Amino acid sequence: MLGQAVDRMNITANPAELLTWYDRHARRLPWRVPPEDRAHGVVPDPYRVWLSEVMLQQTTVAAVRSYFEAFTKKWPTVKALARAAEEDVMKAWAGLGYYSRARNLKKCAETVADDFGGRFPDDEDGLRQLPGVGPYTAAAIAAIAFDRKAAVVDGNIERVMTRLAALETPLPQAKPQIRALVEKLTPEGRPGDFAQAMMDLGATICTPRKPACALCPWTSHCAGRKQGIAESLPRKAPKAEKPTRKGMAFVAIREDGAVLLRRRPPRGLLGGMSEPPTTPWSEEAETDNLGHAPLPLEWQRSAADVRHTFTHFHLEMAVWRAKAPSDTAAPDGHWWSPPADLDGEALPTVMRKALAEGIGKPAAKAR
DNA sequence: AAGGCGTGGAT
DNA sequence: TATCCAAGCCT
Repeated sequence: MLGQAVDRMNITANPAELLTWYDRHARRLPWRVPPEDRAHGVVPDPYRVWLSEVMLQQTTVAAVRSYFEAFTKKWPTVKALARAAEEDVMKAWAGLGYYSRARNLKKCAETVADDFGGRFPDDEDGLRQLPGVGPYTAAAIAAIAFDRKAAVVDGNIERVMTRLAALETPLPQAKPQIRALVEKLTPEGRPGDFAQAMMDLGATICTPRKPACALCPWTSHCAGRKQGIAESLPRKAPKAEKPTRKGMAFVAIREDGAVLLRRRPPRGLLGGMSEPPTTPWSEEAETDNLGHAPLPLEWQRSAADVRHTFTHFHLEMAVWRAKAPSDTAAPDGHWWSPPADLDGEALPTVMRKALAEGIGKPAAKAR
């Protein structure tokens, strides 16, 4: 059934043409073994492949680079990462987003170190069992690190394939057809380079807007281009509008400059990360009700609110600040973070914005 | 199985 | 300024 539909799509593109393009145009990335080194027998380190793939989930190469460098410097092996304190992993991940990835990263490292002697499973099924490793990541690691002929499908590859086949079925319904096409196209030789070539093509040539079809190695095979609909693919359902929630943040500053922080609950939004005390956020919330203040101090509202957009809602947070005497005890579950420690705390970006507004200095750039 | 889950860059 | 979206996973 699906096979017939795929056959009718009649892909004429050849993996060899894409690999030739990749040999000349592969992006140089810190976690990647370039094709010429690959040809001389250099093999990628599964730890680095895994770490980069998790960081790259829904995250741009530009954002990942410095985090990848910091992580591999601090924790050169999966065993080193397994031995790290989770708190330190969250601090190092702060600013990168989707914090469940960091929690799963630590769990996964422990599994690999404790149950597999520090060696990653070398096939898709084994990798798929690891926390934080889904269908895409398992296939990518299997292909790139272990030379397995795995069908790697990410957002780039969905775009490339729907255009190549002029596939007008909207996502996510088109996913099975796309997978079938990728399985047919993936070569026995160099499956990892093929996957990376498809992703590079999607990232640099077959871009969401204004694709550079003139530079594409597959331009003559592209049904979407022939039909003049390439740029409109893949089709997607329109996204739901984001509601706006409101809340308050309380920035208490001790005379020595220390700021009062606490830890958020271990799961859910910004789970396990640190913050100045905040109220719950809702569409109806008041932003001038001091009932939730962590300490009985003289609170003053900061001039500007913090605006921040999460995946599924906008947040407007009023920032209230107060000076605290030097002998003020931190409430249960809270601690005073001295200025020298603040940059290193596990503070997500939205909370760095709140602190910057409360303290009255520019936000430390997320690392 | 649809919705929760971050952030910054491009347009 | 507002919207889109990037190498997805989990429940």
